[in-house]
Amino acid sequence: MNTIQNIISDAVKTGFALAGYDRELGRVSISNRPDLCEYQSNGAMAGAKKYHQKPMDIANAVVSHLVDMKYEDVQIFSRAEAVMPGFINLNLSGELLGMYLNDMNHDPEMGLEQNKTPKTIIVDYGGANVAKPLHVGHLRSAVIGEAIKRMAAKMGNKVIGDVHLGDWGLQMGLIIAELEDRGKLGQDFTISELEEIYPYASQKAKEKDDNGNLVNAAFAERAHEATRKLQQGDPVYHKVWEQIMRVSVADLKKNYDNLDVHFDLWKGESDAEPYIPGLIRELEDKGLAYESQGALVVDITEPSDPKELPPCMIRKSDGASLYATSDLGTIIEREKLYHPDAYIYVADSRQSLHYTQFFRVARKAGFVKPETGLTFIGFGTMNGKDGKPFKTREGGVLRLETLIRETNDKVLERIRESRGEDMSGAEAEANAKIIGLAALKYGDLSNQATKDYVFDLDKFTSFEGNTGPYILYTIVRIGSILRKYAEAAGLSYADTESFVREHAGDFRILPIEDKSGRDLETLLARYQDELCNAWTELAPHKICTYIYEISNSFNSFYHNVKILAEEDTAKKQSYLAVLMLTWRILTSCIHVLGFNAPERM
RNA sequence: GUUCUUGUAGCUUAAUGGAUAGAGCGCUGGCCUCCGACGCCAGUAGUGGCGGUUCGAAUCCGCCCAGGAGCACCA
Repeated sequence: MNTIQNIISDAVKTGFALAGYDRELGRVSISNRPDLCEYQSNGAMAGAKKYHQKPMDIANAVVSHLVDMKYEDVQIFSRAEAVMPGFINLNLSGELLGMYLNDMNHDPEMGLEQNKTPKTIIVDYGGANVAKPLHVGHLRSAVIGEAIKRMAAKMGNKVIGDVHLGDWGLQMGLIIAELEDRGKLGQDFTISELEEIYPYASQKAKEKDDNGNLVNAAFAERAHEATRKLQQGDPVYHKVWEQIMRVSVADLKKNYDNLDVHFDLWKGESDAEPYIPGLIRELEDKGLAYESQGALVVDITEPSDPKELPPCMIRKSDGASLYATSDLGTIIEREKLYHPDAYIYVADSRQSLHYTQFFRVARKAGFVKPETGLTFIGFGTMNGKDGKPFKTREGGVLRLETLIRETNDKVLERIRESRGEDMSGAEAEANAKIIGLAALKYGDLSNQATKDYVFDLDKFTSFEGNTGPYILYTIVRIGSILRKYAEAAGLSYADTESFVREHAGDFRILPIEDKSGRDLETLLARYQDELCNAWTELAPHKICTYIYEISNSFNSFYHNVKILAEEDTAKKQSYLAVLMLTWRILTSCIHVLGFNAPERM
């Protein structure tokens, strides 16, 4: 379906053209003065200088063409007027709104048009390290990346999510050396042992005495040696590595499952290894890589840069490869295996220089096609209430597992408070998990990804205000009304989803006279516009804003209008249809954001 | 030193260069014989500073102030 904003924009653009002005001036946006109108065009002011005319004259000329304009034989505007100094204020006609909503209602995708030429997009997010537990620092990448991935898929693209494990560095050598020390090489071990071994070994290798000398220099040396042997394909060490991977990945999967985050690929830095010698040779052959202070680097500064940027290092003076090398190897493999049209990397914004360097090298060397998209979404730091990076009370790193548990506990507490004996323990606990995840994800996603944000568990888990639980509350409330309706009408009602699926198309949606109902309807009609916009801007928080507006608008409508008690059958049916459409849109949006709603709460 | 980034009510935050900067929390009032008051309605208060560009600036540019981060052998 055409989006509502495009329908209006096309009309206004045609208006500008008919009045003899540039079509492109007719771009329409959502009104920033909802008290005055629903949509607005500012083209008349933009065009005033170009045509040496007063903005108002242009606006009036355009408006005269708009008043009778039709879309599929239906009047588009109920009002189109020019206002000083040259705004064009527009309201949608009830007929068009009604028609549009009914079209949405009868479409399983609610009018959302699938990309006609689907793109293959690789989303690189997660960034977990083998043998290290996930901690709060991994939350944003997982949550934002998952939302981006689901947005891309929702728009009809083929998306491949890759966790891109850190599975190849010195950390592996450290673990192997320590296993050796403990005489456990070749024996079974659990994830808890691994998680204890790594920090222990890491500390052991770094520990220095008062003179600054390594206490366990021999151990550190063996760790490096083990790393080197592993990377050269030593069969014994490789077996141990595989074992570490098995144990670790199983545990990571479990943790990501708890976040409802799912990867298509569990590749890692080790997979890039085979490509590294070749890519280094290619960089040298193309004259891009050169030696500098014993290391191999590539210049990435471009003429448009105001200042020189640091070169990208691809090989250390001791011959080992680095972060960028591994990412370059990975991109070469991905090109070979998946031929993606675009890449999206989701990582901490502190890595922005790395991505600039790596992207430029990849382009200069021709590892990706010039038209291939390379995007880095750098997210800000998750801070505590004190505005400093989030830490435990003891000052340590908080494990993600712990954070999730604490969130669920807090939500469970709130459910118990409000529901009391009304809800069984099992249902309350199951719901606490669902609501807790929504609280966590919405709390994160409702902020602009690029900015730092304050993590406030009390706020996120609150059922009031702009929070995940509030959105869920609205969804559940709609379900509750529908259930009541079903009971009265003698219809079967297993759960809201199946009921809505079965009855969504039963009734005709009419334009609602009540202000709050009208607001709700215009919001619903924006569904496709909002999703498209959030996708092009890679901004999940815009979806949050949208569903928050819908929730507010619905609750206001609910307060003003008696739905089940409405005596006019056509009206009542229309209200029910609007309810179901609202439910579908909210549910669809939270699925894109990566969480679900419970049946009751 | 240099580069990037952020600065919006007491707090947390929103705003493709547009009109009176929009919310939430908090605080102050009001609304349940009525479909879930975890709700609704009303009030309170804000763009770090100085210039510039523009018909119009939180947004673009310059300088200043204040925070955060990156900058060659970690990933």
